[in-house]
Formats: sequence, C-alpha cells, structure tokens
Amino acid sequence: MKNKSGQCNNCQLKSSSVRTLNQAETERLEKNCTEVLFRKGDIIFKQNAFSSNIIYLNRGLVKIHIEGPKNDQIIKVVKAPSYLGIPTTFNEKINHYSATALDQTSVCFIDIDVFKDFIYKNGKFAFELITELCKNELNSFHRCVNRTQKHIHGRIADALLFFKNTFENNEFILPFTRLEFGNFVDTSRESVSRILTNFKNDGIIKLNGKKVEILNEKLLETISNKG
Amino acid sequence: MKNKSGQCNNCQLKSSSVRTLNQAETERLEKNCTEVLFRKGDIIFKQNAFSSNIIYLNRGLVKIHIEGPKNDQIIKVVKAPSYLGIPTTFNEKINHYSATALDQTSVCFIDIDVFKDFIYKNGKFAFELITELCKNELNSFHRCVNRTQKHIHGRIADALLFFKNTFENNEFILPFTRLEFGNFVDTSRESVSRILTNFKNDGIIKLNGKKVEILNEKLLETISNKG
DNA sequence: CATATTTTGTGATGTAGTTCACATTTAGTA
DNA sequence: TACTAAATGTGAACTACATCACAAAATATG
Repeated sequence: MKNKSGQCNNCQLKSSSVRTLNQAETERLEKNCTEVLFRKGDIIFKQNAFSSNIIYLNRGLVKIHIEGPKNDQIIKVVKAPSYLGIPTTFNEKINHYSATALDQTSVCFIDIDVFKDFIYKNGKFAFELITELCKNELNSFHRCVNRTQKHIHGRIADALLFFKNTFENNEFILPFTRLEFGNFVDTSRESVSRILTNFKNDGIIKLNGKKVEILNEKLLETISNKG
Repeated sequence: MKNKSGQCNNCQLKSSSVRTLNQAETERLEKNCTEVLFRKGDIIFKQNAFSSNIIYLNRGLVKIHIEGPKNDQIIKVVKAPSYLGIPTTFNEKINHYSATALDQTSVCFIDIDVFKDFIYKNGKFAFELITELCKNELNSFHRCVNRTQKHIHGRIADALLFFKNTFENNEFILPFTRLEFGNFVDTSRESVSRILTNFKNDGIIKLNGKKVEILNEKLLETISNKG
C-alpha cells in the first residue's frame, strides 16, 4: 500500500460523474482525494469495518465479496475505471461487503462530504451517479437470476465469457483459484475443476492451470443460454 | 385501471425525495403525474416493453419479477410507499423486469423528463434518490446471497418472516400461490407445499390455505440462520 | 534448494431438492 | 348451481451437485 496525493486534474481515468466537475470543483476534489496502491490479494475495504470514503478504482481488477451463511460469495468482479462500494459508503457507517484486489490495483479514496456536496450542488454530477447506480442494480438483478436458475455448466460458461470480455482477449489468466471461481459461480472447487476439464476435453477451451484460451465461443454461448 | 390527475400537494404518501420539493416544483410534479389504480394480478409494467415513466407506488403490494432461463423469478416484493423500477426507466428504453400488483394498488406515473430536471436542479432531491438507490442495491446483494446459499427451509423461513414484517402482523394472508412462492424463494411449488406442512406439523406456524399465523418466530429465525 | 503449505484433479458416495404422477381441493365462470 | 380450470398435497423415482478422501502438482517460505 502506497500513498500519493490526488492529481485529479490530470487524471485520465475520470468517472463520467467527475468529468462533469468544473475547474474549482476538480481542485477541491484533488485536495480531498488520496491515491493508494494495492497488490494482488490486498484487502481494499472489509465487510463490517467502518466506511468513511468513496472509493474509486483507477487501475486494476477487484472482487466484491460478501460473507454468506455458507461461503464467501463473490458478488462481482469490477474492472477499472469504476466506483467501488458507493452504496455501502452512502447508507451506513459499516461496509456491507469487502473488496479485494485481484491484481496490481490503484484506488482513490475520496472524502464523502466533498462527494455529497457535489451531489447537492452539481446536478450533472448527481445525474451521472444515479445513472451508474441504476446500471449496477439492473446488472445485479440479472446476475442473481443467472446464479439461481442456471446449471453449473452454464454459469461457468458465463464466467469464462465474462473474463473474455473484461480482458478483451480470447486468452487470459484466470484471476481466481478454483475455490474462488467456485465462490464466483456458486459451486464447489471440485465442480469447477471437473467442468473446466470437461470443456477442455470437448475442445471448447485450452486449459493450462490458470491460463485459459477460448476456442469455441459460440458453443460456450449455447451452453450459457441452455443453462 | 382507473386514472386520476395528480394531487401531489395534498398527497400524504410522498417519497423522501419528493418531500424535498418546493411549492413550485410540487405543482410542476402535479401537472406531470397521473395516478392509476390496479387490481390484484394486473401488470403495472412489463419486461421488454418500453418504459417512459418513473413509477411510484402509493398504495398496495407489488411483485417485481424477471423472466429467467427456467422460471419467472420474483426478485422482490415491494410495499408502498416506494418507487418501482427507477433503474429500468433511467437507463434503457426497455424495462428489464415486470411489476405486477399483488393486491389493490395505486401508482403514480411521473414524466421522466420532469423527474430528471428535479435531479439536475434540486440537490436534496438527487441526494435522497441516491440514498434510496444505494439501499436497494445493498438489499439486492443480501437477498442474492441468501437465495444462493441457504437451504429451502431457511429461505422459506426468511420469506415468512419477511411477510410478518411487511404486514406488521403475525397473522397474514400469503399474497402468493404456492407456485409464486416457489418463484420467490427459488424452489418448486411442491417443495413449498411440503415445507409449509412441515412447519405446520412442527407447530411453527398455523396454516390454512393462504392464511398463515406465525406461532414460533424464534424457531423460524433459527431455521433462517442455520440455512 | 529443500521442505511445508496451498492448490488442484478425480473417483466414490451421499443427499437435497426436482420432477413426475395422480388424487383432492379450491376458485372461477357460464 | 353445476361445470371447468386452476391450485394444492403427497408419495416415489431420479439427478445434479456436494461432500469426502486421497494423490499429485504447484507455490510459498525458511
């Protein structure tokens, strides 16, 4: 973990909401914003801990996870640039979920009062933020339906296609252990193993440890749709 | 379905966001707001149809449901007063889910442009809305974790406790058929039947058709927690 | 670089909950 | 009020996955 003072003005990675800020507002943001670096496996914030900042992911990949009655469930994987945990910071003093870095990650901690003030005083800022929150809610609905109604094969196919899209490449390194993969798609690590080797044997993917290459995307999509 | 012109000024059921509006704004809302009545079973809005209004539930109970790959999943049951489907209206032209009245229900259709304008021009309004959206997202995360990680007994116990709370009474009429109940807790109608009779035989509830009385709330909570 | 620890693969066994089948009850409707 | 359609209860068979058990591989650590 390494700190830097904010340089929001020059930042190329602004959120659509921050892009609505004027010069004075951006300078104010800069003064109330700290950049922090995390390495793979580092916890960015933790469920049940106090939350006092809005957190913006500049660079890297992060998993959002909740401790469930049975497992630690990975609700989603977030790619920069994106806010992390606005809902949690806004409503309650306490985080409702954890965020953990999946690779080298850079994050901005923004003072929540400054952020609230932007909402009050800058309608465009508020509007962009609302749009983002709405998108998140819709996504989380769809994810939940898929999680509960698809069979494992379909859910794992979904996950592989998701990684293909986030890495924008047919070949990628899974940022998960098999156990984490299981927590992401609600299965046991054993089932993940089995199904990935199934896919490999059927020529759908090339598999070598965490290295995956998607060979037959069409078929993966069929599997995803059929459940 | 029956229409009335808006009477927002006298409305006792304002949302926390609408309560931030001043006199002129409230009058503007009134002019761009129509009250519509629905009966049990009526569809208020439908997945994949065009959405062009913000919808506010004044009175009644509504189910929000998504057509999944296998079943129609009831994502949540919403009690008045509450917004319905802001995310869906805001982001896309098309509804991502449906809303159906579970009883006699009154709803306000609000012009989306007026609503957007309030966000732009009234910081308090935007802030209250953001707070509500954040709460929704947190709730939907927790619901999803419970849905995927608890056993049916636990999920049905949850649902019964949920109805106890929304009706604010230990005795209530389930607003669901067994099939709908199944879609709410992700099981088959048969399993719902079986488990409700289990609960009845164990003296946890009194059961007569759709009429339920919770006799042993403590035990229900234990079942809910144990999954 | 050697040893400890974590991660992974795979067979065997167990089980929660689904699906099927059919009888019964309840509600809707002409 | 009779008739039709929908909703419900319950046993029996089935199945998708979980869990267990253990060996092998990969990673981390002194």
